[in-house]
Amino acid sequence: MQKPIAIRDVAQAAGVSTATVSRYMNGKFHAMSADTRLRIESVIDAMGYKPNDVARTLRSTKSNTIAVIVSDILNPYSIAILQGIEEACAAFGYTIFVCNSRELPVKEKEFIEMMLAKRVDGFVINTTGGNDGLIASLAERTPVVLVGRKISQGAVQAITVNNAQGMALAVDHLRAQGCRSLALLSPPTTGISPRMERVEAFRAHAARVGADGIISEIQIIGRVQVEPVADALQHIMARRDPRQRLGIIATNGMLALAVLKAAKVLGYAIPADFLFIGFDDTEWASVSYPSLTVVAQPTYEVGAAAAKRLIAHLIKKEPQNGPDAIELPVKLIPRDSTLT
Amino acid sequence: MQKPIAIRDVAQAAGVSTATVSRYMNGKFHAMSADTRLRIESVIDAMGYKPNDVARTLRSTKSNTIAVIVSDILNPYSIAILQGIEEACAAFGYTIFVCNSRELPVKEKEFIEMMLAKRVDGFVINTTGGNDGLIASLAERTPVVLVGRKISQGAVQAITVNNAQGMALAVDHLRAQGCRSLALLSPPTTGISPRMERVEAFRAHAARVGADGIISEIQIIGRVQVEPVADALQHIMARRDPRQRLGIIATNGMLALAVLKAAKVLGYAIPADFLFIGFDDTEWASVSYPSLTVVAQPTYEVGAAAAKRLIAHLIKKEPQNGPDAIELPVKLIPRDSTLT
DNA sequence: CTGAAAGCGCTTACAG
DNA sequence: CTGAAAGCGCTTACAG
Repeated sequence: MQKPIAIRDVAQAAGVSTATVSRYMNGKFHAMSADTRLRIESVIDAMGYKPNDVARTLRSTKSNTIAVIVSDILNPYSIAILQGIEEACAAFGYTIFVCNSRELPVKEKEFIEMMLAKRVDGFVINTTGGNDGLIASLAERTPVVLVGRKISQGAVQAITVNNAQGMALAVDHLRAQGCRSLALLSPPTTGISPRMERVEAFRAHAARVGADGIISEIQIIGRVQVEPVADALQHIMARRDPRQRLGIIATNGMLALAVLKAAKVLGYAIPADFLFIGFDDTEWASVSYPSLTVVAQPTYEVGAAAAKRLIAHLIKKEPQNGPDAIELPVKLIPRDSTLT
Repeated sequence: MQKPIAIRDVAQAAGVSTATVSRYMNGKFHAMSADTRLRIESVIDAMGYKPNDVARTLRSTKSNTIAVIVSDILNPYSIAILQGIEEACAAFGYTIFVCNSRELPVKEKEFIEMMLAKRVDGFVINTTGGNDGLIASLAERTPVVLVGRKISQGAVQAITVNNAQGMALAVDHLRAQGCRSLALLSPPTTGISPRMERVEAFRAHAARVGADGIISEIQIIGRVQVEPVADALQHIMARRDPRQRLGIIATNGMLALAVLKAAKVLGYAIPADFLFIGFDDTEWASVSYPSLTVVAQPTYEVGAAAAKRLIAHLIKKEPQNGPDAIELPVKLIPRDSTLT
């Protein structure tokens, strides 16, 4: 591993000072004669000089690097967000560190500190919901944009989707399809804004329509796996009034997948035994059995918008202009799982 | 954004030199009195000192950072690999840069140079297949481990799967299910070793069994989207001998998904009109219609093995010990799409 | 056991 | 238009 060539080598070969080479590398051509500029250019080409970003960062306190902390990299939702972030960053010359907190606040905290030590220029966080205070204070000294999940304190920028609208669409669709009985399946909501919002919206909607005799219930699924979901399904089916058409909603894509698997295991037919709506328009939603009616979130756009917003701050060096929360719209895509 | 506290501040407060604080930070306690050690410890706790990794890296030429370049971050295959890499890295204190070359050799080259400038300690690459020379020479001066795809030159470490075995399993299964006519769908194979190996294995197998009258054909799909796949399917169906049971194989998960979608659009029933096997046991393979027989690859393990191998090099500083190619086994998971 | 000093590879006022 | 010099925050022989 021979030593890479440094700015000093270029300066020597071109017969100028390192300051001048540095100016060249930073595009400050206006303060430079055409002659030196050309000379430096050809030396660099010949030697294949690439500046050391680490040294640059140390000196300029600008790393062109962004930390992305996702709560669950296995979730297709996270991937879509990641893709949106990655592409926006690549377009502006930013590189991303990817950290997976696996829904563990402790890991999230560790990653934040590690990334701070690496002097990233900013953060995009899909938070576990367990570090609100830390993130709020982080945002006071470093640019931070939250994706998908908001925190309860501080003025931190966040790009989310309209979860209340999404749930309203789902409930209305099920009612329009004749459901008089509704059930909601959600992972634990503690500290996780979209889950709280969705459950809350379901509750509000059920209450509103309670007058016309709709029965509704909410099941919290501790681990998103087939067995607990199967248990919840059985519970719901046992209590249902067979004379009323039942509609079930799962608040995210992984949960929806588990419901399909559990229904298969238990021998329930969808939509014959119950209508079903999931969140997240995953790539497989149209080929599952049955194909899945979903509330589609603009996940890629959420990621891209977050990255662009963060980069705008970094470039303009302007303070975070207020607690700007951007909420993107969602839409319902009807498929066979709610066909009657 | 107040200035973060530096090693100098700690040294001053503790009444020692920065050298001693540095020794403390690097765990060189043996060369330090218990007294100073405790003193430094309490000062660090009190001040909340976190060393600047950028400075450390500049000085020590060790960044604890690894570049991961995947060819398509949208592919669930890449995600599983990424997860394996991420977890192995996190366990050893390494952080990963994630780059998505989108199957473009030009982007891949750019990323390699960018990561080199950031002084990453090593690379894990799922290559586009268009930079074999560059990667071979890169591997001579920096630790590199390839995942999933090998290159044609140089002695670069690679973790792959046994593609010939996978294709053999698929072909044998289809034959056992009574198929006398076989078709293979693959994206363009140029430079991409697993694709070449799979197509080659299919060809070899078809030739071997040609004696007992099997008919086989290979269709290359330029873009993995529904329309081109539908065209290929129609072509295959038009030429098939209706008296012989037909089996179709798709060489990766995204292609398999496109086949299911295309079959749906065209009104073909699986397995009634043809049996079907995909590669990659994606999370949805068991809930698709029909549930999908697949050749499952140990994708997570490929990623984890690559990261561990790379880290072993980095820690031991031992030279890449030979062109070690590790090939993990695959297995066939039979489901409804090949049920007769 | 501990410190002074050099240096990693850059950038940036400052001076001319 | 250009260079000498200081300094970003660490680590590491070297000397004692």
